Amino acid sequence: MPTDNILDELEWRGLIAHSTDLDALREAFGQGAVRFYVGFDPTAPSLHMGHLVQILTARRLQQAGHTPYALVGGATGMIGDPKEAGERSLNSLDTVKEWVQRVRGQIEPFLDFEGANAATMVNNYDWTASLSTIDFLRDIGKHFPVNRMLARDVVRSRLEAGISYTEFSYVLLQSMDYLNLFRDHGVTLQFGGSDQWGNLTAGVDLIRRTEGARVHAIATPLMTKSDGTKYGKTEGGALWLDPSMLSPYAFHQFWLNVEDEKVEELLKVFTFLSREEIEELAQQTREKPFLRAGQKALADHVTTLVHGEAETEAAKSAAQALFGGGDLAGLPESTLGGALREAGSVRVSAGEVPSVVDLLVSTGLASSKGDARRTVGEGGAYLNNERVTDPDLVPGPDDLVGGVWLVLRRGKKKVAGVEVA
RNA sequence: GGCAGGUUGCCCGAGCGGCCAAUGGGAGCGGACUGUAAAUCCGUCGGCUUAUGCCUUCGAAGGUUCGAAUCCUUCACCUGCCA
Repeated sequence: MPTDNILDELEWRGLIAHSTDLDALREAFGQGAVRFYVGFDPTAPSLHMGHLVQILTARRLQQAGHTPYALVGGATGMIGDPKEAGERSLNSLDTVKEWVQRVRGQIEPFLDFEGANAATMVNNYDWTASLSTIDFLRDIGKHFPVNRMLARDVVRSRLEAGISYTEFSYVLLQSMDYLNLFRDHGVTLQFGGSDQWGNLTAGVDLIRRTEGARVHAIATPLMTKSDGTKYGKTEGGALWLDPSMLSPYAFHQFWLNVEDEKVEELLKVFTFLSREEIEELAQQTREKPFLRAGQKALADHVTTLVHGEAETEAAKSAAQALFGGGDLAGLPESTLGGALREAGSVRVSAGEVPSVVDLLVSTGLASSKGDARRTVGEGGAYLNNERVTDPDLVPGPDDLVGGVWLVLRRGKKKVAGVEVA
């Protein structure tokens, strides 16, 4: 049963940055199940935080009774959506195919593939690969005035530095996807990130021109920090969803460290907590910010969504062990070892324990020996929660916590373990 | 096409023959203060066996010089002005 106010729900959650006619869409939602699609290009082996917004939005819509088509861009991934930074380098067909599989695997757990409004996975490679150039230029290309394409922001920003015909044509492919899904599956809504807005409206226009039909598009906002910079960066790079590219512990830590100001906004976008629960947490954050109830709820919910409950528990107990402020020696080996393995650890043999500086480098806490020495000089290096002052200090047997572990920390937040075996 | 100017470290931007690994600001990193928040203040900010030492860096390649980011030549790209 479609709930009649899913659009209001999306608006309340701050998920609508741009849209075509909202009233028309609200009406469509009210009349029954709407078939909608959202696309993901395989440009990396894993999706990241930005994609998660789309995945969760798709799930919200499905839960409200609408029917998802999740598109993986086996074709568009071969071409590359133009971005301001410059021309992309092309990936091989094999690489793209492999990434398609991985991306599919990351989307599937979030959608329901059974029941009345079962989700469908589609790949635009299926209807693009065999398309003839003549047909493409006549049936699709004819509807795209170049003067309009040139006026698009991304394209304009690239005219100076240069843009290949390949990337320039990207929008045609994405628009064709929408047209195909409209024709073959009755899809009437596409959404995507706000950086996709131009591509979304291009599809809407194409369908209007070729089919005379009015279809819908909405764009979700770009997540930014309060200083306006982009969200979703960790020391290691993007906030990947793949646990082999970003550990669940690091993922959990990211959300736990979110600014107070952004907690409410992120809870709305990234959790399925109810309006009441979110308002309650937002109020707690305002009144008792030091409890960080909002951050904790956010971290737990998102990590559970992406990595499951067991990983969330592991990340939480690791954080508790490492940041709980308790005596490290008092922790059971299983807790401490687990925590350090979550946080990242290296192994050295008992006879060859290197100096603190070398350990900082080999655990990745410092980027070079110079950086490591600097850190020690600044008082930012800790061994077993005690500040290290001598960069050449070599930990001895007495320093081993539980006989096995050295707990190395840089600054307040970055911890790594050294397993001495 | 002609004339003038520019290309510096993650980014912006000084330097204009030795005192330059290169002023300053931003980002980053660390410390203090806090709450694994924000703001603020302080420090730090190419690499190496930490060294009055070496290596790599000032668009690219050559050259002049005891010595160049700084001068000359060629090339590439960018920006103004004139056609």
